Amino acid sequence: MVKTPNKPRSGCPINFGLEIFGDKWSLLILRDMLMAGKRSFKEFQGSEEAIASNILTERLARLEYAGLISQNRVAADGRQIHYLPTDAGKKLLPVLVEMAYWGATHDAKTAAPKAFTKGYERNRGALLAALAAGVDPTK
Amino acid sequence: MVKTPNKPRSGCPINFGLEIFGDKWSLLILRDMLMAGKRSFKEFQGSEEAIASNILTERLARLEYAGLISQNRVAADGRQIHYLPTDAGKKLLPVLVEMAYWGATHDAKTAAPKAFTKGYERNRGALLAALAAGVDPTK
DNA sequence: AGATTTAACTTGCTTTTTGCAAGTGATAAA
DNA sequence: TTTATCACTTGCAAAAAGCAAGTTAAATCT
Repeated sequence: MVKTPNKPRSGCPINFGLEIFGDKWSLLILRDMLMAGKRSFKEFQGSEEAIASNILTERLARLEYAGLISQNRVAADGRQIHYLPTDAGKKLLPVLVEMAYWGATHDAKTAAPKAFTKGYERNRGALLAALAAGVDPTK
Repeated sequence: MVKTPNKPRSGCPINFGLEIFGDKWSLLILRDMLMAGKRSFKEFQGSEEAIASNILTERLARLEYAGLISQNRVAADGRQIHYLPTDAGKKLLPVLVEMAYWGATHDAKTAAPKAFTKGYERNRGALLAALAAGVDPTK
C-alpha cells in the first residue's frame, strides 16, 4: 500500500520534504495534530476540508512510513487508534506557522484570528513555543 | 487553461497556501526563483528534478494567476520571458527556509551545505535577510 | 537572404492519483 | 443481542501527472 521508496528526484532539502508531504492533504493532517490536538481518524475526517477516508488512510500510512507520525491503539477503547506526531513530525511546526502567517496575510478572506497574526509579528519565538507546548496562543 | 477559482475547502490560512502551491512542483519553482535567482523557462527546466514542460507551463500560469509571480518579455531577446516573484511570492521565502532547514536536518543524505544549517541555527533572521537580498549565504 | 538554433510552449497518449459512494470487520454500548 | 461506532476497503469515474514528439516566433549563423 505504501510504496517502496522511489529514488529521490534530488538531494535538495526542500525536495526531500515535498516528496513526503507535497500534496494538498498531508500538511492539513499535521496541522490538525500539531495545532489542534487531533489524534483519531474520525477527528481528521471531521475537519472542514473533508478528506476522503481512502486518502486519509493512505496519507497516515505514508506519514508513518516517513517517520513523521506513529500509531497507538487506545487501551480504553480497542476500536480507536491514536496517531501522534514523532519528534521529526513536531519539528514541522515552524513550516506550518510560516505557511499560516503567509496565508493569513495574503488571503483577504482568511479565517485566521488576528491574535495569530499579531502574535507572530510581536514575538514569533513565543508563538512557536506556545504552540509546541499545546497552548492555544489565540486565547 | 488556468481554471477558474473553485471555492476554497476552508478559510484556514494553511489551506489557502496549499490550494495554490500544494503539489510537488510549485515550491521548487519558487525555490529556484527565490533562492537560486532563476528566471527563464529554460532555467527552471534545467533543475535537477527535471520538471516536464507541460507541467512547468501550467504551474507558471497558476502561480501568475495567484499573484505570486509575474511575466516579463526580455527586451534584449524577444524569445525569452523572465518570470519574477511578486512581493507576495517573495514573502514565501520563510516557508522555503523552514522547509529547507527541516529537510536538511531530517534527511541523512541531504545535499544541503552545512553552512546553511549552521547559518540558520546561528542567526535565522540574518540568513533570511541575506537570501532576500540575493546573497548566497553559504558562500 | 536562407538555413539553423533556441526559447517557450502544445499536443496526444498512457499511467498514476484523486475523489466519491458504498461496504466490511472488529470492538463497544444499549 | 441488536445497534452503533471506528477505522478502514473496494470499485469505479474523473482529474492530474508524465513522456515523447511537434509547433511557433525570434535570434543567430553562413
